[in-house]
Amino acid sequence: MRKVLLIEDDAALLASIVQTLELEDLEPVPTSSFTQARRSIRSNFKGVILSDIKMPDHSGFDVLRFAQSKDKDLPVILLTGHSDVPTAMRALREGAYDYLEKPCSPERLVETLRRALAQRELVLQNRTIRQELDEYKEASEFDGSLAEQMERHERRVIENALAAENGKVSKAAERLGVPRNTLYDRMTRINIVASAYRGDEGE
Amino acid sequence: MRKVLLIEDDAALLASIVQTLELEDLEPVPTSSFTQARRSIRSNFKGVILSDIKMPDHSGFDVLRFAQSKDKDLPVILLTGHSDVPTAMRALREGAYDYLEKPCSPERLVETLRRALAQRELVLQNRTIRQELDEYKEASEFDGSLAEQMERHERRVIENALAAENGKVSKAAERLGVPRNTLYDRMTRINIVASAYRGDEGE
DNA sequence: TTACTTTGTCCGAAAATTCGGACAGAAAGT
DNA sequence: ACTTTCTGTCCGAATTTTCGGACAAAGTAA
Repeated sequence: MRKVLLIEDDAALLASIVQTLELEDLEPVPTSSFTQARRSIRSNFKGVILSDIKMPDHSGFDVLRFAQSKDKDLPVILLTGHSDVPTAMRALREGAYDYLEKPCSPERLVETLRRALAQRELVLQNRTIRQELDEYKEASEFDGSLAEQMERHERRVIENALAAENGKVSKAAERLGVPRNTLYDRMTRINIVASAYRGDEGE
Repeated sequence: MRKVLLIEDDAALLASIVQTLELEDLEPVPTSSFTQARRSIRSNFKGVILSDIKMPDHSGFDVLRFAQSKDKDLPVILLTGHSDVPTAMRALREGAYDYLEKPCSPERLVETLRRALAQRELVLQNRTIRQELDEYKEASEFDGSLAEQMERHERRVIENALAAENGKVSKAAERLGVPRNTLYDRMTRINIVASAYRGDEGE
């Protein structure tokens, strides 16, 4: 989680920022316009955006809006002109993560980016965990008759064992502490075919 | 997630900050010393800490260290003297979330606090979700023989139904689509007593 | 009290499951 | 080609599970 998508039309400044970030072990992704940056901005971008506000063809607010449309929780940090408080306030109101006044010390820049990156990391972690949790929840529904619930679970257990043994029924039976024949019986009963779990061992 | 634990020995400044925060719909918890604040600082504190650095009896760094010992991810924002860059840098190195130079605009103050609070909220959410996930994972281990795994699941399903019906076996049996006698059989077999699920209905 | 429901337990016949053994065919090893 | 191992399927006897019925005891409502 170290990527920083840079959008800055002033080539000299851009280069300087790139250098600063590299020295700080961050991963700058330099671009010189919104158009150019656009394709990098997507929902699960593993980093944050640092954009100048005043640029020839597009404004930093365009970047901000676009980023938010792709991912509500993608931090955008805007570079404002010196002591342009109203613009800075507006940026925050519109959802920017933070702003930096343009002649900006490398320290402040990096500090701010690190905070944004930490925030981003948390957001992405959060999403991942939530997703995983949903999967678990779905897998353990308490619906239907006892028989149905037991069958669902039996299927999962057997499939799990089968998968772990690459579809070898005998091995799976051993692992499950059950005679091979019994496992075949059960599999037939709930319609599991062992071959479906074979063949893609190291894949 | 709006609490801000304030630690500031200058009563006038403290009052001013309190007022600023209240106007911004935050919840200041004003204290005038580390000693006084100490008992509020605990692991799942639902907010962040804003502390002056230079105070008569304790330093802001003491607060920082103490907070980190209680909760590694509890944001601490330190108020430094004007343009005391070395101290500010040190604060960040030691794990402060951010710093503010002492004559500080209410806007900057609130912006910074909001970011810290957002961060805090994410951290706490993250913990909650992780915990929940662990519970689910634990509940669906794929260990042991088929019989053991099935029995574990059967126990969970039955207990679940029983709990849902406040320990009424007949109702639970109906819900599980199984004759009452059968359910009794199973319960006896895996040693479940219905009465354990009764009595604490609305509790 | 009386009438009605629910609980927990026991029976026993019917039904389902287990599991060793056997076998043909496929796959792998020598 | 020969041997060994594994798969998938079928038997059938032994075992386990199901489930309706019955019953005493406890609980509830009128």
